[in-house]
Amino acid sequence: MANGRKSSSGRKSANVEPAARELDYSFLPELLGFHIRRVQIELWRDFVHRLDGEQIRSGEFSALALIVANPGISQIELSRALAVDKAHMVALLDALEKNGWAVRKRSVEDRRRHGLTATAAGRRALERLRKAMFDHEKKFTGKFTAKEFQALLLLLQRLYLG
Amino acid sequence: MANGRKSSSGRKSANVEPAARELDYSFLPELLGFHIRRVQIELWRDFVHRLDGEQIRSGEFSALALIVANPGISQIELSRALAVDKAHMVALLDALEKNGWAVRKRSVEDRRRHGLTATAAGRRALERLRKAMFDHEKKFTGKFTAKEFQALLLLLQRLYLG
DNA sequence: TATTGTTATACTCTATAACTATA
DNA sequence: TATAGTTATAGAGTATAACAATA
Repeated sequence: MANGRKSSSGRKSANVEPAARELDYSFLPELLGFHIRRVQIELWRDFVHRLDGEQIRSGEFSALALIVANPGISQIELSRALAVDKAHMVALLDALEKNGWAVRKRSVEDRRRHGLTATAAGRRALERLRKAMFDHEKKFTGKFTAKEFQALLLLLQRLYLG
Repeated sequence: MANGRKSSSGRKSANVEPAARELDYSFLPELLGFHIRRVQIELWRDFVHRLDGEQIRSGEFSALALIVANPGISQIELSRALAVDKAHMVALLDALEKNGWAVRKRSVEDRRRHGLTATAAGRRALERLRKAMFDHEKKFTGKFTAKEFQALLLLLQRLYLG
């Protein structure tokens, strides 16, 4: 077991130091979802505090990065690349447009599609945010060697690819 | 890089097969948060579909497991163990009580505290849900050898412990 | 003064269904 | 018929602040 706590055995001590007592985590440490959730919470909290004041949410950051790297990408392509519903992209794009970081342009080949491109301000913002993001992640990735980190990413990828 | 796509180079092909075109993920695959989020989404979707109809949410499941393993645990201890705010535990406990799975009992030693205990129905529900949960996770953990899975859990733990 | 539980509010992320305009 | 984008609604998770009862 990853988290070696399995005591149980009818603990009945008076509640003298309740906050500090050793808890029995039962089978929770054997669940992948338990650990993923904990990591996600820590990442989320650090992200919020470090990027406080920035007009960006994590989903918008990913979208902006993909738009900059793939000029003309459509909303549906973006939603597939990020594995979210196309409905979710609408408000997300609204926010990026409101910040002046990206623009929708109706495609001339297929008038149903919006070709998305980043503005110069959007590219500048992404560069600034990219640095802040890696700085934020350093707090976590700094706990690993490069080799360990690569191993972790490959294991994680296997969980959602194929 | 974990996800070996880095093309760019002025793609300008007419939008013939837009949904299938190779995307440039830029630096996103180098971000831990990107992979954690993708895994979390996949786990979440499978959890929702497999446990559809069950009167349980993932947070309630974890709480119930801890209550069964630690009879008399208080809400504040529970919130610390699960790394969420104590305010969040109120509605969560309300739901468990409404299901008849757990009860709050005012502590006699410290009348501010609620000692939490599971009912017989709560213990039965947990046993049933535990099986469903491991069955759900099997879809993901089945991609690994036991050794790989242990390695993954240890790497994840390092991210939120200490 | 500090802690436990509570209430209230707000924001983020995701899901689903139905609609429009285009193909 | 199918697709791209939109609108609307809902549920789940988290954060924060303030309060009452109790220590």
